[in-house]
Amino acid sequence: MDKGEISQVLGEIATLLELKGENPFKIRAYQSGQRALDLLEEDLGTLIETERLGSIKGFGKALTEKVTALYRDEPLPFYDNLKASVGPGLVEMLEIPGLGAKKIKKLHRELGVDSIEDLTRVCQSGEAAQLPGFGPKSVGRILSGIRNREAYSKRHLWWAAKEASRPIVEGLRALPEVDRGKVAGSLRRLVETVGDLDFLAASDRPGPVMDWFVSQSGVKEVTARGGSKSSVRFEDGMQADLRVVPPDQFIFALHHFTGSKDHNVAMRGRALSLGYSLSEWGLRRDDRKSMSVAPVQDESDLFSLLGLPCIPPELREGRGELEAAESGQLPHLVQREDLRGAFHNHTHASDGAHSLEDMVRAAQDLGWEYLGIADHSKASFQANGLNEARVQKQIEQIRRLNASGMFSCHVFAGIECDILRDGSLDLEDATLQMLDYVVVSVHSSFTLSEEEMTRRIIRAVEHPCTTMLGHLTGRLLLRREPYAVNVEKVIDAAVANHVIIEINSHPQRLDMDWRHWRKAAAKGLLTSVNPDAHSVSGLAYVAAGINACRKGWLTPESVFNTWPLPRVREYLEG
DNA sequence: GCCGTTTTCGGCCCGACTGTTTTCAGTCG
Repeated sequence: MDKGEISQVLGEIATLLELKGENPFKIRAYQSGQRALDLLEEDLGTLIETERLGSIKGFGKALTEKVTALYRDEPLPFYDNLKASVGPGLVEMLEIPGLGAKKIKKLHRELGVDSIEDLTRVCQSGEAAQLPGFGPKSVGRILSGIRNREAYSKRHLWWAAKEASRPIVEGLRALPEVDRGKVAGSLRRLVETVGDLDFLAASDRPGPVMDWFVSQSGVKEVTARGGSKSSVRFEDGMQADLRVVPPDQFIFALHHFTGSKDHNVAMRGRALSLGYSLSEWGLRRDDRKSMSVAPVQDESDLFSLLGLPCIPPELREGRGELEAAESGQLPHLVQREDLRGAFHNHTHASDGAHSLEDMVRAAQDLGWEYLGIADHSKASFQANGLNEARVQKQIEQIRRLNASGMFSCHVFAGIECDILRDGSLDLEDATLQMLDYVVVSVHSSFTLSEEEMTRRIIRAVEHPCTTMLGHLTGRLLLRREPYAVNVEKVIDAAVANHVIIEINSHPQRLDMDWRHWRKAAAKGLLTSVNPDAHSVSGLAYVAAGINACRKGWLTPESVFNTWPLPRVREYLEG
């Protein structure tokens, strides 16, 4: 097994022990072993060969033996027995918000619940509500958790879908029978979550292409295998379709299967008004005699036949993009290369994995001019948040680093300050004033009413030290719904107080949602594409944030961290 | 299960919130 697989096994062991009601500290030992393994700088194989794994913090006798056995693919009865003694249904139930190991254990012991189906049944029959510790509210919460889970399980994060699609696209393009290969659908439109993966290939010989597709590694089931379309389901539950079309139809099919539906409706309407008929097969005159009016090489040819400039896939949502294209008002969308830095990044001072220097080096390697450090504040105790004294120490450390000239990348000293329940901030004003900038975020009391939550956040936005608002709605895509908050009112308050609203670029957040940005930017609202990086690799999440910007029609001018250093400095000092 | 030691056991990250209770257990961050 490689390091990544072993890390997963350690995490799985921790979960299984939890469900067995084991000593919580033993569980934590496996979790910290997993973390230590992930952060290992030296090669795992070398450490095992030279018998030095046990000297690394987090690996005692037991974990060293188990990791070694896994690495050498030797049997590990402890793990096998553990898996056998806890049903997979119980592990699944942990995904339901409000259900932890203890409640699951109780349901299993008292009512024999072994699966989500059982759970639904005992919740609906009223049996669950009879158990001590369970009442009507918790049962209602469990049932709504199950419903969400069903809806969620059909979709995947864009980030994961992109990773899964890459080898398939590359493989398709490498086939001798294939002229062109591309992803289509919501993945191509850069939507934050994706249902099925849609692939499209141009070829005159679809047979071998289909054969190759359905025999991909990881394919669990072939749900369709036809002459022009095949569908498969992968082991992880992701579904993928491949369509193979003749080369001269490729662009029309690509446009059609990229969608969205609303965009396609608008495009077909426009074609009709110009005397054409547009479909996935081609563009033809209304007299139905000629198929393609002109050969098209790429999508811009297609748009140009309809008298339009090329509309990028991410704007094709039927939200006024045709009108904008027609009047020459398509935005000059911000790109990944426009970024010159990022704010809202964590170090190991709070719950990040890497040191200040590591983070700055990584930012510099990305070619960035500046990096903002915003560790948690003290109310986020579980994240080892900083109190006033530790903030001051970190500011001094950052000032020294800047003065040392060790890096060309400038470091801004910031904080991710908790917004307390009443909307006040978690640190003394005197401390906040010493910082270069302040990100304010909600990390607690998610269940306030919309009115209270809106008032709370607006109070924080109005604080004179606030520079940016972090993850506005607290949503975790496919996992947790946003908390109730009036987004319009917060946007207006942010504009009035010259506060930036971040696009938290963690692939599971992408918050504030892109659907609000076009209007918000028109009101003068600025954003910052913030990776919320908890390690050096987390800086890469800005790519997902840029997707959200582009879907929100944003130009570089509206994105604070595309600004050059002197201008950023001036803004933060002003 | 790990760690550290005033060295082989005792402590390990804690507090808020919720829903269930009637003084607290479980979950979450």
